[in-house]
Amino acid sequence: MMDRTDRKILIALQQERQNTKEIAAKVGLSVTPTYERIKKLEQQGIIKGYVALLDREKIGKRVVAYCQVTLLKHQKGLINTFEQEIQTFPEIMECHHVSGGFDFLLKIAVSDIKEFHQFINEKLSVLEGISNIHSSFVMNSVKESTAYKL
Amino acid sequence: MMDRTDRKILIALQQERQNTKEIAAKVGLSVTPTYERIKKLEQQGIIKGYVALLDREKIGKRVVAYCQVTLLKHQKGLINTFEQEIQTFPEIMECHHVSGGFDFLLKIAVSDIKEFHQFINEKLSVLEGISNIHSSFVMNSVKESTAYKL
DNA sequence: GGTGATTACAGAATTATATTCTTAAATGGA
DNA sequence: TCCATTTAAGAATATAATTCTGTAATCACC
Repeated sequence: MMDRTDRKILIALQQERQNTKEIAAKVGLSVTPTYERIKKLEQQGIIKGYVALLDREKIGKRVVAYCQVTLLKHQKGLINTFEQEIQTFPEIMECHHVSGGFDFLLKIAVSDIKEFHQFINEKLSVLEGISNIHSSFVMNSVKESTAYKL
Repeated sequence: MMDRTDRKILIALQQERQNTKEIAAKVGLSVTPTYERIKKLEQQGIIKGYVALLDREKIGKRVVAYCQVTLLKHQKGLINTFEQEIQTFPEIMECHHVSGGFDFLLKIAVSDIKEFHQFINEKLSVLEGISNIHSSFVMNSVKESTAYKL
């Protein structure tokens, strides 16, 4: 299983991908065992992969919104269809099926309000079975991390 | 500025960090110009960094919730204090100041419902100026990406 | 407490990749 | 067209990843 050292490695790698030597120094081991631990975490699928994070503003995505979507009825077929359609829209970064007052929470990133409007009108609201869409625009992302507490 | 090739590079790196040779093959360039383009994108801050993504279940975070937080009043002081406190809680992965029916949208990841309950009661709700907290639990993450459309 | 098996560690050796350097080709105004 | 600037490619070098080998620590079992 996973010990204290593995957790230290994961904490470091969640912050920033670093070379083995740097990680080794942080966890107090030599390069080889550190390397082997990282490989093992990757093989076990605990580390799913490594990705580049981009600066949202610099690539011109000026609008981020969270959309609360309510479906007409909670039929399995309707939900499955919705979930499949969602995958094909690159504007949708995240889609979570949630409990509570609505069914799905979507994270949307687009260039401007015009594109957002188009997306809602021409892509999202035309999907079958949608009852309601309520959008909240992100004015400021106070904290934005991919790291889990370990 | 950024051309078609740079975009291809960013698309690839947002999916998975790859070595220069692989990226070079994908964009149809040799290693050197590809390398220099990646470095330039990093220096410009378009690429903010590279992080490891972990398997949530495998590290034992069984509960993810989105919390809608409403403050008592929209005073700058109150908002600033709230935003600072938020930073110190590792259970909070994201915190967005949003428009609409509530003020902040928080993404919370914890081990179990007990820990969630403790977090809400002992950490979040005790913060000064909080009027209301409404939580939606994630039952299934249909799509979960860090990649922006390019 | 001893003992064999297993696991974890470290340093050297090797391989692969990143980075730099040099030169040539392409591009874009004046 | 010509000069300046940018972009590309291949070779050379530096750095990091990966493998290999031997040693120490750990642990179940006696």
